[in-house]
Amino acid sequence: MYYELIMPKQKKIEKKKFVKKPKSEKPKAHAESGAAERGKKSYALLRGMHDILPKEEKYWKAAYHTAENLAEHFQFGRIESPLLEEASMFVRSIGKGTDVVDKEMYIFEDRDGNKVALRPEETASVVRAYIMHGMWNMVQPVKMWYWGSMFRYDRPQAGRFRQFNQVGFEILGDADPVQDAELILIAHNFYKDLGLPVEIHINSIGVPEERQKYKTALVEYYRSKRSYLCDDCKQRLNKNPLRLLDCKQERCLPIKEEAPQIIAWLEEESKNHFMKVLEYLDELSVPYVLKSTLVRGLDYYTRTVFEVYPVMPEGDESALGAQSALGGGGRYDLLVEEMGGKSAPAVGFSLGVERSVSALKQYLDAQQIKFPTQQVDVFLAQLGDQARRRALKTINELRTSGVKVAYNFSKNSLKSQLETANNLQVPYALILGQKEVQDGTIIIRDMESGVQEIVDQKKVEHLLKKKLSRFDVNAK
RNA sequence: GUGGCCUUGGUAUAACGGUUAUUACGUGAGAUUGUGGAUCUCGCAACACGGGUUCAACUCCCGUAGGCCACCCCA
Repeated sequence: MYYELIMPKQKKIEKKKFVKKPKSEKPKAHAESGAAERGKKSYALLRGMHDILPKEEKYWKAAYHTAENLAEHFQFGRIESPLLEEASMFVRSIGKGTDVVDKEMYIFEDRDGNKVALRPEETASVVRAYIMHGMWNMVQPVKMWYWGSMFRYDRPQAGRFRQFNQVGFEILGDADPVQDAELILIAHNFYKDLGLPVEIHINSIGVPEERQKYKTALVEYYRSKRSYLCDDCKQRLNKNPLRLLDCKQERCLPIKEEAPQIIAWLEEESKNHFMKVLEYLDELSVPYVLKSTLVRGLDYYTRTVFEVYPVMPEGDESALGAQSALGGGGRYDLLVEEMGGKSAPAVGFSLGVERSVSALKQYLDAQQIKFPTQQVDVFLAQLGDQARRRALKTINELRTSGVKVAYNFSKNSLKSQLETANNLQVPYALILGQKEVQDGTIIIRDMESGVQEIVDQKKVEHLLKKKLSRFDVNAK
């Protein structure tokens, strides 16, 4: 009998004999089914990598179009920079000692032994391009936007990947606070247009001299409370004092509240700049929240810094968990010079696309709003060989005239084809069978009412468009 | 980089140290071979990988990989 083969003893012997025991040893009804049985390795993704599947497309498309649209309205030109650049460029721009550089960069040697890195962010590249292509000779400011993948060798978590996408806007060559405000407006509009309510957190971290003085004061203050601090904060006190401000430990909270605020250390000029930014935002009715504890992780920021957070409905925790910031940015007046260019002020921001999409989905779910799906205009069902040949032609003709046609040539019965049409929720179906091919006609079926009419194939295109346009108007 | 939880068809799940691993969604075929949304029938499809304990492991133990969560940090 068959199962005798798997009697214990037998199995044990086989196991010892073959170190790599084939899985199919267990008699299975369909031994040829899984990848392992087929003797092929199946692959898993590298840690922190993810596919963005077709079902996500509508959100991604919407996000991209929204950004593109804003870029057009505010006259930003799209820049696409390489994914791979000299590693030292990022070290210089983002700063040694920052986590992004010290522990999160994908850095390796290419075949010539050059140290290269996958970009962890794109601002550095934009600045590099600005310098390299002599853009200071253009009319200032130069406004650029980008959309693309960034890489950080970080421990993955909800809302955090090793390869992720950012959309960013940068304005180079203008120090006016109105530019800061314009950018914040764009960030705000991006979410407004997408349909996700957000909150802008804003602060000013001054220029390096001011920041240095503030740091000293902050350290002095925290030193006096050292024994009450959490372990992390004790570390931060020496390593990165500004980060003391975003400690979430309960024991540090009261200390944090009493801590000196950076605003008080700003000189006249920085203070004015900040006030102006806020005034413009008021003028533009962009709501914002002042956060005296907001500092950012990259070294190059000066003065204005801001972050964007989703506003979820009451009682709904953000699905992004602790990674709730959708994006952020700020002014970086010294970076161009730091990177070897002629000194030029600049301001910019970047938003996480994955985080934005996931927050948007969560928000829509909570509000029970359905995101519009890509609509197909009509489904073409065919019956028989001749009809199928004719159908291909018809599909192409309709496509040329701008009608979106769905079809399924791998299904032959009219029944299952109409079923597919139904699932796609198309308003109309075209039916093309042997008889119709012969007569030079085609059936138009109204999927809602089930009413059908037989029309001349030559008139289909015109008739269909007429029906569809009426449908469009009705929908609005 | 540190710590905790986790891994069963494409998705969501059930169960058990021992015959053929449950169910739903999905998907395919069909229920008078030219008409969808309902119902029914029959298919498809999984124990992450490797090692150990055991007569016997999907189940217990260890390792690896991956996921999730928190910290760190950030988009």
